[in-house]
Order: sequence, then structure tokens, then C-alpha cells
Amino acid sequence: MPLKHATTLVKSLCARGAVRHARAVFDEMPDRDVVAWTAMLSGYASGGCHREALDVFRRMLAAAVVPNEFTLSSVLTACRGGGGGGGDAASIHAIAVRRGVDHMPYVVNALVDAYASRGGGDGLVDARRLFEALGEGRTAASWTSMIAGYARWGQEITGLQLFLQDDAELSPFACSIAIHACASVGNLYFGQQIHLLSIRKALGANLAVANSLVDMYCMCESILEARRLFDEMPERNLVTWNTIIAGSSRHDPLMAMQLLVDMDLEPNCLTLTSITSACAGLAALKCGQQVHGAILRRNYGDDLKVSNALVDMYSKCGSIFNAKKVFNMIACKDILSWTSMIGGYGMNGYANEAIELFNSMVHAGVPPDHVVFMGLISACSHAGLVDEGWNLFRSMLSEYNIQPNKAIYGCVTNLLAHAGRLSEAFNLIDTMPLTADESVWGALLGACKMHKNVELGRLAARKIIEINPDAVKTYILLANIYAADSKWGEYAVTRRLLRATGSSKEVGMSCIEVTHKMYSFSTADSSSPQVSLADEVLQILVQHMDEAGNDFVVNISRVA
DNA sequence: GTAATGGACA
Repeated sequence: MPLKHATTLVKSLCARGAVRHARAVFDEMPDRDVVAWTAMLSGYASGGCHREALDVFRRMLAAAVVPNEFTLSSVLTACRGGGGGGGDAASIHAIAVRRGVDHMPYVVNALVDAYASRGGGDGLVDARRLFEALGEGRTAASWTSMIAGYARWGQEITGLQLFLQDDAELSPFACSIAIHACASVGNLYFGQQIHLLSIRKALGANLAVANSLVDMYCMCESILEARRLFDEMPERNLVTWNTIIAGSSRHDPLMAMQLLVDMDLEPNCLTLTSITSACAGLAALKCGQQVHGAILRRNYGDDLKVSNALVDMYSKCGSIFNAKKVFNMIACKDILSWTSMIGGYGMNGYANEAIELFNSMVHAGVPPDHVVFMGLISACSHAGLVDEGWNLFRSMLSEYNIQPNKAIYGCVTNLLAHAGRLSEAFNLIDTMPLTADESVWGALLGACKMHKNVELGRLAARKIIEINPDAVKTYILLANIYAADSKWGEYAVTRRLLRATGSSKEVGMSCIEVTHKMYSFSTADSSSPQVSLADEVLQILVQHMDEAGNDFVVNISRVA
């Protein structure tokens, strides 16, 4: 068979996925030129067989066949993302330099991509150097390789700055990568810049770009802006719906439920996961059970993320029995499964069960993290298990080699202070190796209000106001501490300071589900007839509790 | 007769 025909055969066999047969033909070829070698190499590379592609390349060099630009582009695709090891990109770079790389723009772009996807400090620096040297020769692919490389290796901001240069060449792909980078670091400012850029370059019509923008606004907690974009989109697919539903399930669960009703596509597993957490946010048990039914009917019951969301939903709805039932059915539990269940026990007052489950988790070989300890220590705090909580806190460093963070210190402060051990709590803050923030001092202040400790309360409030002069809640708490101690002069001063901040505390809303309907209300709300009815019922309950004696009251307040 | 670079959005 003539050499040309055999090469064509190798190529077409590779294109059909019959790489092994292609290799058999290739091995039978008596003399192989650079085109034949490249055909075989590219067959491996484009089929994802990076190791084999690099092996063919090495054999080719050993056979003293000189690679051309076709060969080099092909072999570089096998060096991407560490698939064949970054060292190969450098050696191929060296060959390319000897062959006159300046005349091979495709090879330079492939090098930029190989270096950028290898990442690390050197990889990105090397990629950037080549990228800069390209000058006018840069194409949309060069920009995408760079920004994807930066985004992938945690240098999103550097990538975005590069992207915002005037001469950046935008493609929908590059644009959506850039927007995703803004979303993952939560940088609204850059996100808006790229949004403007995408409007100027008429890329907004691209569905992936628009979807990324909706996601970016959700991740930057601009849910209303995300919703506005969503409403304006002429075309929406399942990803669009899932993006806005996932975003609103975190910030506006009622909106997520409404979106599900409006959705004109069949919801999938991801949709229902978000809806489950929306139900958790609303503490809507009936709704959550219906969603659970929908999940089972669609055979999504084995999905790990769905199951974890269900455990969390049942826990937050107070249905710990159902939470445990779902948890027990999870075949391969991950750290989120354990955290949800441990947190579920904790928030429902079952601190001992939470600790027991934590021990099972450690026994199962799952290393605990900060979040698990947050759940555990706050469980102990709610249940008044101060010593247990303290021992868990101590074991973080001594047994699990986890350095407690500020959130943990806040939690332990709360544990001690809540139980009335205010000076120990203060001592902890005073000696902690991190700078106490608003939440840590806030935990102390809250407990000072509860235990009517004016001295420490004043101190904690002063610390918080130093950190954040607009901490409205702090002034109110401090004023209440003074009021409880009949210190009316200081009370008046604090109220005046509060007015001086010029802000008002946003009204806390609560929701409750009664016979399949959701009711929302706030304190001192007299707008709806249901509230006055609820007030009457509450009065009767309080009366019953008084008659039942103090023990009963204590139990109720622990549950509430 | 050989390569065609970037591959995102839940």
C-alpha cells in the first residue's frame, strides 16, 4: 500500500474511534514520514490518550523524524492540564524554538494553553510571557486560554484584569469563563464590567453568556438584578431555570417556589435539590414532603446531593425522624451528609445524639472539619452541655489538628456565656490567638443581655461599635441591658446614639405553614386578622404553661 | 496524505 493511502487509513480509523486498529496499520507501515507519525499521534491526542500520544512523539524523535507545526500542535494538546506532565510542554517549546516558533502562530497558542492549564506559579508566568510576545498575533483562543488558566488556579482577579484590557478579543466562550470567574470570587464590580462589555460586543444574546450572568448576580447576592436579567431573556433553557432557582433558594426561597410553578420545562435532579433547600429555608414541611415524593417518583432518590438536601430540609422542619430515615439510606455518605445530620440533631435539641453521630463519623474514617465542629458546639450550647462542648473544642487541635477559626471562637463564647459563665467567656476572647470580630463580641453581648451583666455588656458593645459603628443591633441590645438594670440615663444616651446612626433595624420576618398555606409576620404586627388570632392562642398557651409550672416552660423554650 | 488551538452556564 502506498504511504499516502496508509496514512489516510490511520486517520480515518482514528476518527471512527478505532485507535487500536489504526495503531495496527501504523505498526505495519514499512517506512513512515512525518505526516504518518503525526496522523497516529493526533489520533491518540484527540481521543484523550495523552500518554500514548507522547509515547508516539518520543519514538518519532528517536527515529530521527523532524516534527513540523502540525506535529507540535497535536502533541501540545496532549500536554494540557497536566495530562502528560508539564515538563513535556517545556521540551516541546524548546523544539518549537529551534524550528522557528515565530512562524507557527497555532503552536504558540497551543503552548500558551498548555502552560496556562498546567498552572502553578511558573505555568501561568510562562504562559503570560508567550501571550505578551504574541502581540498582534493574539486570537480569541489566546485570551481564553489565559483567563481560563488564571481562573482555574485561583488567580481570577489577575485573569479578569487582563480580560478588561481594551484590546481583549471576546468570544462567547471567553466571556462566560470570565463571568464565571467573577461569580466564583463573588466580585460584583468586575462582573458588572464584563456585563457591560458583553452588551457592547452583542454577546448577551448567547445563552451561555446570559446564563453565566444570571449565575454571577446570584453569587454576588444581587438576586433582584439576576431576576431582572432572567425576566428579560428571550430564550431560556433548563440551565437558566436551574440557575435562577438555585440562586433564589438561598436568598429568597418563596421566589424559588414561585419560579418552579412558572417553569415551563420538566424539572430535573438539580432543580429539585434547590427546591428542597428552599423548603428548608421556609421550614415548610408539607411542601418538602411533596418535593420528596416528586424526587422518588423520578428516581433521584439515590443522588447524594438530593439526599443531603433532604436531610437538611427535614432537620430544619423539625422532622428529625424523617431526616434520620433519609440519612440512613445514603450508601456513600460524604462530609455534607454527616454535617447535615449532626447539625439536624443539634438544632432540634438532641446534643447527645449529635455527639454520638460525630463519633460514628470519625469511626467511619471521615475527617471532621470546621463546619462539623460548629454544629456540635452549638448543639452543646443549645442543650447546656458546657463541658462536652468545651472538650470538643479542645479536641479540635489536640486530636484532629484543626485550628479553630473565628466562627468557632464565637460559638464557644456563646457556649460559655449562654450558660452564665461570662467571665470565662471573656477570658477566652481575651486570650484567643485571632482578633475577635463582631460575631465573637456579639455572642458575649447577647449573653450579657440574658444574664443582665451591665459591665461586660458595656465592654462588649464598645468593642463591637469600634469595629462597626453602624451595628444597629448592638445599640438596641445595650439599651435593653441598661433598661433591665433600670439605668435609665444610660438607656436614653444609647437610644440617642442609635438615632444618630440614622439607620433602622430591618424588620425580622417569620414564616409559618398552617394547613398548606404560608403566613409571614413580624413582631408587633397587627396588620392581618390571623395575627390577632395567633396572639389569642398564644395567650391561652402561656396561661396553660403557667399552670403546668416552671419545668414545662423551660422545656418549651428549649424547643423554640 | 498530517494539526486547527479556547469548552463555559445549575
